Amino acid sequence: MRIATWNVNSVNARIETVLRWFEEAKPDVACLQEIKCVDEKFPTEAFERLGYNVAVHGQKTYNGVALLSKAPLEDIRRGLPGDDGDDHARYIEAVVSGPEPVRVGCIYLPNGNPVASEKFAYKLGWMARLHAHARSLLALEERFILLGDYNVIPEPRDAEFPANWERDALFQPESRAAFRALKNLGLTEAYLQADGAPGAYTFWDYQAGAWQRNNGIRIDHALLSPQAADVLAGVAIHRDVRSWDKPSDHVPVVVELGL
DNA sequence: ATGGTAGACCTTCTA
Repeated sequence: MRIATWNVNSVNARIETVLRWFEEAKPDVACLQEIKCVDEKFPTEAFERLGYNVAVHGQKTYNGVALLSKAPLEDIRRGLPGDDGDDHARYIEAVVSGPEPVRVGCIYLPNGNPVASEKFAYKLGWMARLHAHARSLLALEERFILLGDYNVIPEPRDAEFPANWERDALFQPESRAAFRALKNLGLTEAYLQADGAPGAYTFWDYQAGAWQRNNGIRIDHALLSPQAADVLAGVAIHRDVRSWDKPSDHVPVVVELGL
């Protein structure tokens, strides 16, 4: 079973690129972030034609996440628990049904810039809520995977030019510590477990020729529960997609489970 | 010290 995550930076502006990738990669499950549209504007029919069930948690202009799955989705949850006042659409979760079900949480973690602002506090608060939610999921002892755009550069090796990011919210000690603490609950980071080679990036900014200079960072991650880690078979970063026409600034990451 | 690009949308905000 292949489970993908991809921050598409507007699903409607990018629909041709997105559908081309789906037809080539044929993921069983996909998490999309930054769809940048309300539920009614999501191109549901286009994905249904490719055989996907669709669950959307959309928002006007900003954010927005979606789950796509060949198998039916059950127990769908929209929004990260822990703050009823949080109106950003940044989390959707569901159980992919079947003989060997897997719970999938689709994450669009706040960017948090600039650091000296309420946005950084929001990022850290969101990470604390994610931590609490992951802890409650772990108590169920189920197979689950939390994947998406974490907006965290975990280590210096996850940036081509780490010094460029020293004042950025994605690389602050607090952001990195919160990501580390999340993993230390007992989650396995898929990429490190399956490959681990440095220089594997998932995001290149549109600006200042970042792609041409390989000025990239690894910020799209997949964290697995112990039951999911038991069946982890591989991870692939679809780097080449960044060179396509009208690319997102992120590329897809595909986790393979032996299911 | 700042600009560089992209998307949504109305003029500036977010990334």
